[in-house]
Amino acid sequence: MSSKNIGIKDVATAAGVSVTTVSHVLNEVPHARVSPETRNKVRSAAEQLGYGPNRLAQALRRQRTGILGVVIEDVATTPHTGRIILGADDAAKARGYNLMVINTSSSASLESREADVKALLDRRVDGILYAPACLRNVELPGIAAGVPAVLVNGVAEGATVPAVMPDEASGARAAVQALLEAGHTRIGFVKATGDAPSASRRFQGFLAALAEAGLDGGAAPVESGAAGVQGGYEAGRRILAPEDRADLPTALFCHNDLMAMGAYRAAAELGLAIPGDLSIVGFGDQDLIATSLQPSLTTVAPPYYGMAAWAAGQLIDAVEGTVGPASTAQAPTLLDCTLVRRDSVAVPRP
Amino acid sequence: MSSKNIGIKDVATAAGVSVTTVSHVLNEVPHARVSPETRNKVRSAAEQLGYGPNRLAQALRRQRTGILGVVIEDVATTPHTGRIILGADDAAKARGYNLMVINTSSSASLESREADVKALLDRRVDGILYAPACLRNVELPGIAAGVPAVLVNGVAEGATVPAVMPDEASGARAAVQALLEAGHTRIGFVKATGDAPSASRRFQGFLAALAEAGLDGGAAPVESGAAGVQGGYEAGRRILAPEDRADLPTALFCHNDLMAMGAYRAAAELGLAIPGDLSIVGFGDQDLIATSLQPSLTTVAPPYYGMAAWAAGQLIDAVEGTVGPASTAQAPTLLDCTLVRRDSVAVPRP
DNA sequence: TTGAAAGCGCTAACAG
DNA sequence: CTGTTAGCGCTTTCAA
Repeated sequence: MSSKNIGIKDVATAAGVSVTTVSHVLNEVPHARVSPETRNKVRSAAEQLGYGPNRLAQALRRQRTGILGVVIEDVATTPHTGRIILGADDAAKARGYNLMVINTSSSASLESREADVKALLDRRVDGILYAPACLRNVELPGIAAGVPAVLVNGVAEGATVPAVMPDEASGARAAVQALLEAGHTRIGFVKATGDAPSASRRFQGFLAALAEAGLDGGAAPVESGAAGVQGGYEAGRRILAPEDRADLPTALFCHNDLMAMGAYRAAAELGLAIPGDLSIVGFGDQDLIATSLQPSLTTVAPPYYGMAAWAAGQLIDAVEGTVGPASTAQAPTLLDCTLVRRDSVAVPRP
Repeated sequence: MSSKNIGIKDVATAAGVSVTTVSHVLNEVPHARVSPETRNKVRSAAEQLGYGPNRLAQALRRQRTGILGVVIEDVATTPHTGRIILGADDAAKARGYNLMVINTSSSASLESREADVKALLDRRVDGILYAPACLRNVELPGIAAGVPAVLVNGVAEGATVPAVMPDEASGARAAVQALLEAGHTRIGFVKATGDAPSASRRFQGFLAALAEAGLDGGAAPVESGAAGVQGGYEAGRRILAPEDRADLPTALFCHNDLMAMGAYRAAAELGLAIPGDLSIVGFGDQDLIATSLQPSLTTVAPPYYGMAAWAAGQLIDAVEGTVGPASTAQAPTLLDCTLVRRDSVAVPRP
């Protein structure tokens, strides 16, 4: 149906006007004064011919492609790439842009990642959205070449590029607050070992929420494990089977959904029903996991969609000059996580 | 580092030759006879200036963009999009192509999906890879406009477009064979309700494998449930708690990983250890699920990566005229599934 | 063996 | 109010 061979020229002759006029009306050029009749003639001619602009030629002429490059590390193994692409695509589409997506390997050499970026640059993308595999400090391939770039879910080494990240501390706080609101006062934390920033940010949020409620965070049961199902199971067992059963927490906040899954198993083995005997909140909103668990898991959802949409918006603003270099904020922008309430939280047993 | 403002012209003056010559050597034009010295001059000049071709201008001139359009239905909620993008990207990159990815909604009107395709067509993509949300009969938006298209993991209504699909029957057969090899003879099937083609194809594979082994498929315990965790649980309970305990199967093949997850729970409740008392094989290889279960789940992996790579290759072949319209095969191409062996299968108790 | 020149389809001065 | 024209950066006849 669309375009194929008819160009602006064909529309022009069909409408009996010049190409200029066609270009003017089709692009709604501000200062071009064209009579309404002519406008209609052009419009209907274009319609009838099924004209679609050749975005390639447009881009060449305007020095702007309307394409955003999206570099995704390990696209196949990162569970949230879909949400990032969707967020970026929605934001892009809304402003007439499209996405050129390219995979890159987080483990590959910097040169190889540089080549991936170069491919995008040769295509003259208007901006680049870089999505690291995990929230970490990225050694960013030289995006020098004058196109704006934004980092989604990570920070750049040396903060050379604006970045968006989830506000994990506030997300963790929201999770704990939900537990507090349900009436829990003895809340345990299943922590991830290692010094990943995420681990401590979520823990800080946990402590902050407790402190705000006038509870002693220092007394809360906290155990660590590897950031997976097994680690969650082990940490969960340690918390749930203490020397003194009276100390048993009535709720657990887990570093991530996988660890929450492990905690479920620990609880099951110890004869604790969820949420009857024990409420659990996770972090990450890996839907497959969260909705498959029984009961389904209440968890904190990082704003992948929102971060990507924000990033795409920033890029477009920068391209279109809507905003100056002020956007090159030094500190990463933090976006709120949202608590997804499912069935793993209930009021504690009296 | 890359390109920016230097064009072929700059390289030409720097090398003291004409643009024609530069174009000839940089593109390694077959019939162009250029002296080796000139070649070197050009090459080094290009290198020094950090020249990169403007793919836009190239495309306009050559009438070929080197871009493959990838339309993905519900990109955010389809667990395998990552693998599809990776497969297509690897295949594309290998031949100098890139991917323009656009999300579309499987539930939206045909017009809205048509608009998404049109955006790609306006960009003059060389081919379109369409990936439906699930393996179903797709009402494909008119891709008439002369660009080749391939359907990945679905079939087109009226078979207007070549398609690739997983060979589910053979995948199911491989799963059951693994169970047979381990020594199982009483194998149950956890089926998905509904008349989805997948459900019956996997069931057919199950029966075929049994028949090949000389076993009576008709006598095998088969129960159905909704294609999720709960359905798997319910069907699992029915199979595992029969009137006559002697009939208990020693292994279960499940329609998908989610149902397998439900079967795990059913087994646990009935005091059956996996894989000691009961072996289980799933289908789908949703890594988050399969690797998170305890024990990790042996499952059949559909060739998402391979299908996308195959599709991209087909498109490029078609574009480059390597292949005639012969590729417009009527029957969908079937690609083998692979069995991913993990820890949920063992030899049966004697 | 190399170069001049004509476009690919479109936009944006600049004239009328 | 509308039309002429010169490119955007590159490829590709055709001539030298």
